[in-house]
Amino acid sequence: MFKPVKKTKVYEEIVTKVKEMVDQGRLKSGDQLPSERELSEVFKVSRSSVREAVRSLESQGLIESRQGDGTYIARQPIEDLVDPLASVIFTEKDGQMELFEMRRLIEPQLASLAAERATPEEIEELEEILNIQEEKISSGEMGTNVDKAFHDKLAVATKNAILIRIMDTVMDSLTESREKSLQIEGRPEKSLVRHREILRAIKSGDKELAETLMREHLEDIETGLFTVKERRNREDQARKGGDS
Amino acid sequence: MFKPVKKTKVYEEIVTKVKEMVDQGRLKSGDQLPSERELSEVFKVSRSSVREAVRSLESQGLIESRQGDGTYIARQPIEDLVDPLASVIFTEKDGQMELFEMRRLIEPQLASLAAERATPEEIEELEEILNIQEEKISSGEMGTNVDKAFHDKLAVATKNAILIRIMDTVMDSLTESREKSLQIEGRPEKSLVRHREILRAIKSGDKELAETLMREHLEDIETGLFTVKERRNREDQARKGGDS
DNA sequence: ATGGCCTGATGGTCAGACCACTTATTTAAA
DNA sequence: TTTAAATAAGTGGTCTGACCATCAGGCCAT
Repeated sequence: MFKPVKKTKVYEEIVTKVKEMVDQGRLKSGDQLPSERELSEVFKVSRSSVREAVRSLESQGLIESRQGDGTYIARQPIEDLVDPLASVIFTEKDGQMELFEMRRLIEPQLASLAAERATPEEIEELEEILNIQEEKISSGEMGTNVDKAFHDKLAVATKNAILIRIMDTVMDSLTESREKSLQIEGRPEKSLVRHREILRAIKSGDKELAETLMREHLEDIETGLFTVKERRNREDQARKGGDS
Repeated sequence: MFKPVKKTKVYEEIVTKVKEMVDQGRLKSGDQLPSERELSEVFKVSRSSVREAVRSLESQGLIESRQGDGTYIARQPIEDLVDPLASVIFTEKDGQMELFEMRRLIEPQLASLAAERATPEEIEELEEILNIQEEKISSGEMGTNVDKAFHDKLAVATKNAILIRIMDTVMDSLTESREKSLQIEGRPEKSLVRHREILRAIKSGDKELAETLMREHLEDIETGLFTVKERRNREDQARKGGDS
């Protein structure tokens, strides 16, 4: 049986269009959608169809209707924590440094938690990731994505959804910095060695060691990234104007 | 004015009723539902409302509509995997616990940073906040808002916009838990004492001490919040299903 | 049996109307 | 001037009744 023909239902098309708008960023979290009447006019469909689309999106948790008020793009709980970050990062110069500082705060603790909670399966996955990293390096690549994968997987091992989400965003936002860092002579190899050490500590359940190693690892990276001068400047500025 | 509170929307009622029927076994997997016209007659509602209910159930994957044929209960109602995670997390107790865990990770480090960077003005503000807290407690209040103010101000002292933002959101999300915690006999006083100690450490620039004191402070709070049993349960669950 | 063609029931869509609620503005009262 | 009540406009929520598109099943001529 060939199954050609499109039997796209009208309300499904609307659902798709709204989702696209959200993906494209034309509609952000918390934004108000046009009224049902407007939408029915714009899309040249009946209000009933618009409503069915709304019901569908609503039960998918993407939007939220309030009688007498309007329909809004739902605010994803975790997004509330993460989105503000993204905006800060791209608008401000200090963003990268602040982000990295945050990473320095969180990630050693995160490694510690991972040492406590990682399952054998997860440890296996981590080892696999490091093997891939080794291959990449051998073939001359830097393996930035693999680097991200390792740190992300570490977050997953904590079983804390919030930490996972935050680390994912932070690592995304730091892609530039990571590339910059890994371009330094000998860094990719050094990075792999560090990862191996950390994983060994996690494997043996040594929380303190995992924490310490991760801290040193991040300090290594940071040293390559920001010069001492940049850091001092930043701290001096901070000391002057400290409120909003 | 008394309000009988009948906010339930018609289509939601229908969704509920259908779900009940499925739960009760009156509708099995694969069964055909009554036609939309029938349902609208039985429930004494318009067909539009029935349709909206159908759309909702459909996008939840519980039913399946085929034009010209009918509407059927979907097979394999495996609903445990996709949605619940992200959406429910923050309302459930697990969410609060994860949030608090994050606080436990970040805030000691944050106190350490504050000890390093807090300006004299900020320390003064912190002292002022604690004085207000003392007044509140003396007059029998718990001072939940003051508690938040202290921790927020600590974040401000780090001069890191991202940390400030995150702490603000986290503390907002944890309002409930904080109130619950401060209702415990003697907690408000104990909390004030801890805050004073922490502030003293910050004032003297003792990073390690500030970090340690904050850690202990949070452990105190947590002990009152979650029972050991709850924590064990969570960790056990996490150990079972650890991927996506 | 096979294929095509009615027929009836079902879901899909539409237009227009009215209700219930929220919000902001205006108006009246203090 | 400040505050509270009344109003108006806009929104989602519901209803009615109609028509279209599709499918399942029965019917009949092949």
